Amino acid sequence: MSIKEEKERSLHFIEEIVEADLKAGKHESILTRFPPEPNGYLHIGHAKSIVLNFGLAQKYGGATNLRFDDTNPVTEDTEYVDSIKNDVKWLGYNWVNEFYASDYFDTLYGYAEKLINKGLAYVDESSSEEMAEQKGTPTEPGRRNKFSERSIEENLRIFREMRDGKHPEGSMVLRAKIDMKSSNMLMRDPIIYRIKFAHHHRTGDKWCIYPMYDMAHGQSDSIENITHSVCTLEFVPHRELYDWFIDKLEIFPSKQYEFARLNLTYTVMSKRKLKLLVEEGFVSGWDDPRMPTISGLRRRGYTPKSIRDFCDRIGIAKRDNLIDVSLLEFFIRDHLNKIAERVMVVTDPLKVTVTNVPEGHIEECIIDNNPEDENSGSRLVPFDREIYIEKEDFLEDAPKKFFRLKPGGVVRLKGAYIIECDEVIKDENGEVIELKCHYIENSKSGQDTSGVRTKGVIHWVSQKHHVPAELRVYDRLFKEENVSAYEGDFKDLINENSLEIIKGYAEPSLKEATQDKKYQFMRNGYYVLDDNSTTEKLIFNKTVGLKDSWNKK
RNA sequence: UGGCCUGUGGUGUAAUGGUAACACAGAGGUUUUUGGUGCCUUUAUUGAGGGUUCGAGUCCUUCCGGGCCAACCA
Repeated sequence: MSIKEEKERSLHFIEEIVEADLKAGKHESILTRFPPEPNGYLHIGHAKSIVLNFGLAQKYGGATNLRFDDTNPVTEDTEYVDSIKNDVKWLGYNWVNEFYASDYFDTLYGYAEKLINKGLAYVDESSSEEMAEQKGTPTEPGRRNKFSERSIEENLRIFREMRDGKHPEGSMVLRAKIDMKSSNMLMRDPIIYRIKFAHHHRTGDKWCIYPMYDMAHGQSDSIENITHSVCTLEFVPHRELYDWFIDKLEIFPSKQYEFARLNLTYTVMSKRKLKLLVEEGFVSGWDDPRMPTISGLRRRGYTPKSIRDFCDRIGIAKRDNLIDVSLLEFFIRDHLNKIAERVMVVTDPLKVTVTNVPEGHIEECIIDNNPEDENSGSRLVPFDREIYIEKEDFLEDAPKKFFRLKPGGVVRLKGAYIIECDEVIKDENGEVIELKCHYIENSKSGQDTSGVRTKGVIHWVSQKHHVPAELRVYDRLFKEENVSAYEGDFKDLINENSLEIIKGYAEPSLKEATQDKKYQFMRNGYYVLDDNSTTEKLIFNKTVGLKDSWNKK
């Protein structure tokens, strides 16, 4: 983004809050946090949150903590911790502190006793069914049970017994004593601690009671002195509770602000659904290139910059949204156009014999690596008597506006000569299997004095010198634009043709292809080497196609 | 049907009582040794009614639509 654009871009509501707070002297500097739960991989929706939180700190000279919200040991795992750290770094951000909610379990336990001592929490031995029944509904108030009348001493004693493993899982919970008649269901004496005899990825078996989200999240923010705690809209009703705890615990007043989460067309953005796609084998893993995960996008060939630019463009607001995936594609094309090396790969070969090239003769053609980048240099591509062109680049009965090869017509071979089609050879079924052409004298690219003009330029590859490659071409994972609007099982909407594997006939330079490089297969699309590619078997993932104003018609 | 959040082109996001703008998508043109890129043009918007005001997307009011909330998940 240019400086001018940055200046002109108006502030979103969270930036306005931050600026107002800074101006009012409420904080000297800001501290934000990115608080993932390590129970799945990060997706592009998280990227929006990462760019927001880290971006806010960068813009206003603050800092950002990475904090794992690991209060539920049964779903969390270090595998996820590692992937999350990796993804945040890959996106280009550095956290000042790496924290875990579990770092605060002792403090949080103390907070719970403090609430008990203030008469603001009690141990409830009701079953979850009973509690649900007593809780009421949005239109009917709930009611308290006999356990809420326990003395402070008794509550303290039993809560300590819970901590000491004296009570079985599910037998009792600690609840905050707030207001069973509140119109906010979360204020109706929410559960704040539960018993779980589960091994925690960090604290091991030290604890058998674990705090609930509302007993941990805001308190962790407060412990860390987070000034602006930014989360998504579904946490709006939690804000009242968030503030209640800070007030009753008399701790640093972090403030929560909520924005609308990202939704993208033709995909899902819920960890639960993504996990199911992985577990039921609809995709090869969390990093399957069709997944909207950060790792999937990375493997697909997306760049961190393109994702950051996308997140900047979609803005921050409070209304539900469904962003067209073509906007994401715009940003990756935009970036790749500037950095990708242009190469030639034929996917559906048609043999062309250039009859006036002597047998065995090899002519090296100099081709620019990237016309968008004058520092990208050039390479040599061998041209000889027998080459492949794309089958669709030849048409026997071509319409007037078809600029490629036709019988008797001419076309420029990219970086090489202009050829003229002399003869069409067909098999017994009438299918075109070979073309006999001749090249036009003095028409070599860069030194063309032939005076022959061609409207079309096509890519090609030497039959003898090409290297084979596997090309993985992806389509959208779902058949419907708005997956979450579908009332049935979202699996019904899965596009079973989202992966197509095709053969590629690549120019020899691709033997030296590397992971970190981006390629544009000319006139086709952007590709990147897959993680599983080897020198024996090249595998490329198609990131996104080039725009195509011909095929569309 | 309780409470909270929210309605601006096809999709997003701006406009902070004063000419409804920007990006993507769509359409057309132009340039081009990628039917890519670049450049130019263009279609299309304030949920509805009423009110306040010289003037309303913005303020008031009624209605309508969408989302969230009754997990020992986060």
